[in-house]
Amino acid sequence: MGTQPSTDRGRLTRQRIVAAAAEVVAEKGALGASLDEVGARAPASRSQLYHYFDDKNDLLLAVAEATNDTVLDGQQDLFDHLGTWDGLVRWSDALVAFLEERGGKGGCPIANLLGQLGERDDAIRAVLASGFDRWEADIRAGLAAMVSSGELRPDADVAWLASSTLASVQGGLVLSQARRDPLALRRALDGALELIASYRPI
Amino acid sequence: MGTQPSTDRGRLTRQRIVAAAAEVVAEKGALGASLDEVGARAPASRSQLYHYFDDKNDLLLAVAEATNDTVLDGQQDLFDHLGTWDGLVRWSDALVAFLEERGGKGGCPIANLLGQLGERDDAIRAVLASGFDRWEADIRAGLAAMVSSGELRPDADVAWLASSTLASVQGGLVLSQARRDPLALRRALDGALELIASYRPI
DNA sequence: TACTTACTGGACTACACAGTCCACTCATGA
DNA sequence: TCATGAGTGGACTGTGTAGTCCAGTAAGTA
Repeated sequence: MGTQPSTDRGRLTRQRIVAAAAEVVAEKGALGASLDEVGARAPASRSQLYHYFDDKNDLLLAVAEATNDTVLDGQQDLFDHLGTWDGLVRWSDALVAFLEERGGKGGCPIANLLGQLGERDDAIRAVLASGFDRWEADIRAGLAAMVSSGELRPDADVAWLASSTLASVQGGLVLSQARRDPLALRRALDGALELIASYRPI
Repeated sequence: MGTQPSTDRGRLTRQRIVAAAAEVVAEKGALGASLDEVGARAPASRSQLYHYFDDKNDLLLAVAEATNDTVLDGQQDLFDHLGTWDGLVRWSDALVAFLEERGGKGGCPIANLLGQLGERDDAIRAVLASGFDRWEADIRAGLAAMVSSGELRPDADVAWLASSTLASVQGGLVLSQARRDPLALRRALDGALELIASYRPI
């Protein structure tokens, strides 16, 4: 769990280390990221790292939490408008546009961490799962709002649709990452949208 | 690219090394898999490894190819019947059953390798992408057969549906891996199936 | 000023790992 | 029987890395 810093300076240092670690992990992978490089980037000395974190795993756990926040906070504005059909379309367009910017590279940071650490460390897996849970809950809330407002029929199973939509996003990102081409994400999202659209009133 | 062994004994040794490496990689991850452990598992000595492969990366490339084959050959019987609605349903049930057996652990081996190595080595990324391509082509062939036989309407865009369906599979596997629960895969597949079903003749 | 606690710097250790090296085996063929 | 060369065994090297250690500093308190 690492030490809880009791001063502001400490808190900032800890935060700086996590941010640097997240960058290095994104570039080199979780196992390829060395503490030396994290320290150099932060910048922070060896003993600062071990002052704020028990060991590398503990640091990676903090990185996982920070990754959840980065991914979800980055979409917050879009999540806020998921309660209308137009908002849903804008969200999907934004995801594709985001991937296009990066040339198909990278995929979803949460999924990447999961693939690298999920089977090795159960605490980290649980953290990343909670990230997906929050993401899915935001989608579900949007769909539920559309049911309430009558944009979707009451028989729409929002839990199922939200789960299936997030799966389309994740799968689309995986395929696009493999092919360095956002087309797969576009198609996956179009599939998810068309499924949701089939629950619009006639 | 490593040496092409000219004897049967050599070929078998090479194959044994790849199989052992694939096991170790599945357990410890691509970077966590040490050549010592691969050698111990094969069994094969240090110099055998470097006789058949240029370096660790070259070995991992062979593992990626073998992983493609394992995943796709394992589904071949199911792929062969993807040309009917019943076959499609059986395929999706088999995927969920397979994941249930493993308690939600593991996810898709191709996607796992991609997450670990895709951004680090472009040759490996390309190999894994070709695995997804083959997978998607098999689904597309099945859907096309359903269009031909009249089980799907002619206006069904099979390229889009195949891509979107594979994305649902991959995304469902990611979410299920995170949650250690096959429900997400079940929901994702139900979404994909319902989308396809919407193109059945009325 | 003296004392205490929180925090910091960076040298140091132990080790695991990729990759090298060379002597050896053993089948094949003259 | 010897020569050849593909294939093999495993000790060895250098390096990068996680984790330890302790002396030092800054800031707060008596």
